[in-house]
Amino acid sequence: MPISPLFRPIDVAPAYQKVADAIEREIVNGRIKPGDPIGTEHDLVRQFGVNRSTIREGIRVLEEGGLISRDSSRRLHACLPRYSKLTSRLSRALVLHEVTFRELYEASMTLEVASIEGAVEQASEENLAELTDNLARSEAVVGDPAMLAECDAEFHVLVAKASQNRVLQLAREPAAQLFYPTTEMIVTGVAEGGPRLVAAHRHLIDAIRRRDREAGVLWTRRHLQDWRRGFEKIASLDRSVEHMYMEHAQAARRR
Amino acid sequence: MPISPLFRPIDVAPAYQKVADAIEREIVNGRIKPGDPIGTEHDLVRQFGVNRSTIREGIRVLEEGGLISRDSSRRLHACLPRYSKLTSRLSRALVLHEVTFRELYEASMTLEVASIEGAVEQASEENLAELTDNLARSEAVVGDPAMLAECDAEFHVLVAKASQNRVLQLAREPAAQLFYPTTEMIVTGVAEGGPRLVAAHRHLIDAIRRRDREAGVLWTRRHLQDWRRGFEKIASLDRSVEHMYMEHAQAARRR
DNA sequence: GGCTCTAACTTTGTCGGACAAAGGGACAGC
DNA sequence: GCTGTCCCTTTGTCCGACAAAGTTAGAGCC
Repeated sequence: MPISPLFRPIDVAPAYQKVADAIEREIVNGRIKPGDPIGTEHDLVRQFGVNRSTIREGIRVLEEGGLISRDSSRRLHACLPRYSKLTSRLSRALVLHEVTFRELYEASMTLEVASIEGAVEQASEENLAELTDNLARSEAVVGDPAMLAECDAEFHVLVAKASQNRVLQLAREPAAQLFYPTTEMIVTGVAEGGPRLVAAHRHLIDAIRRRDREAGVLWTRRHLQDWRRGFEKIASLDRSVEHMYMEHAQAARRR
Repeated sequence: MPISPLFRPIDVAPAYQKVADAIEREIVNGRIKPGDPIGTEHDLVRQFGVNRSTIREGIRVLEEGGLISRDSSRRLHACLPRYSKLTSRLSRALVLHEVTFRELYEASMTLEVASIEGAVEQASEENLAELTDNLARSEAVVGDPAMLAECDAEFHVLVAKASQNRVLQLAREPAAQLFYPTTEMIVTGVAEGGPRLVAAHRHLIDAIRRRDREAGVLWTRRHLQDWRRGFEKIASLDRSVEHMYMEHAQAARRR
């Protein structure tokens, strides 16, 4: 016969973790709003009654989670976690789990098609202006694989943004970040690559402007299939995402 | 006229950040493999030539990022970042950005349909066994909204797992984690809710077993539309995800 | 020999204090 | 009004210390 539950399990966690949890709670509960100052380390020492080293460890945890950050003068304040910072963690995890390019490709096919569908339906004039601006810049650097790959990555971020669906924006990020380095390789290796990429973007913008869902989906598929064909000239889709690609993501995260 | 770039920007970062970066690099480069011991704090003090407090701050950063963790005896070792830990951070971000349930619903429609399509194509016997087991447990707790909601969340994780696509598994997690608490509310509020949910699961397993893609997609759509109808009896789809839901995700993360 | 129990030893979590460098603010001087 | 200087605060880092928990090694017992 089980004994009656007289006691609750007691919460035994290191002090720095409790500090981090306490501050996190205040932020997610909304009592501390993004932008609000957290106070100096010394303030926190007084409030929590623990040593400054302990406070600092707690702060590192929150900082890494993107919940708080330090402004130009290194003062602490709460902030809205930036997707790109968090999703780069996920990209890193995908690399370490050695996912294959096939998984990346298939998931992206779904996510990018959903993005364009949302964009066709929801894009504002401002979204279109951003996309058009991106297209112009892409055309200017069509001969420079590195720059073009960067433009391509930005283009798809803008399409997702135009869908006005932030969940979707976030969901596609981890995979997209791993695509980016390969795009450069492909554009370098395939002569037709650059112009075809830019042409696809042009058709996509056109589809969004005309609210033509079919065309949007069609050109997104083609665009991704182009990537796939280019990639398969270099390597097998069943190869796992290489460690070296992480360096790109790592550099991007620091920005 | 711009001056010629004689100097590279110098890398000025706090020591604890450099420590974290150095260890991270070794892990993502594969020189330290998941499971490998990192050494004691004292070892790191010797290797990096900085104070233990500094080392500890660096360790916190990596620990929070899921790259290293402490085993039962609190010794440090590299590890494969667990998706659930990372995605709960994304869920938190979505809450703070006040995304709406409509965004959640529309993104999930895409992601869950993609999951079932993958599952229909790729599911192994083991995946089916897990799903069947989950169904049995769901039927046993159909009267208990909290338990049933938990089973429902697990069911969809298992479907995504059956797709054998880890990118997709990861992409759907943040949205799924925010769904979970609402499922409980809906099952509580709608009399038919529990049985309909279990019935949908049964049809989905059946579709996977028969490799019937159409049926899988159809029942996934219905299942989500059920959720939507139930939700709209309680609140508007355009309401933002409430702060209170975070408490579930927070509790889940600690597990 | 294999087992248990105990006594060092190690490691972590926390503490207190310390100091240099950088930033912010007030204040005088132009 | 702008600039330069001095002072105070804050952060990043260091040092040394100690209790608690875990590890290891060895003594003692079967």
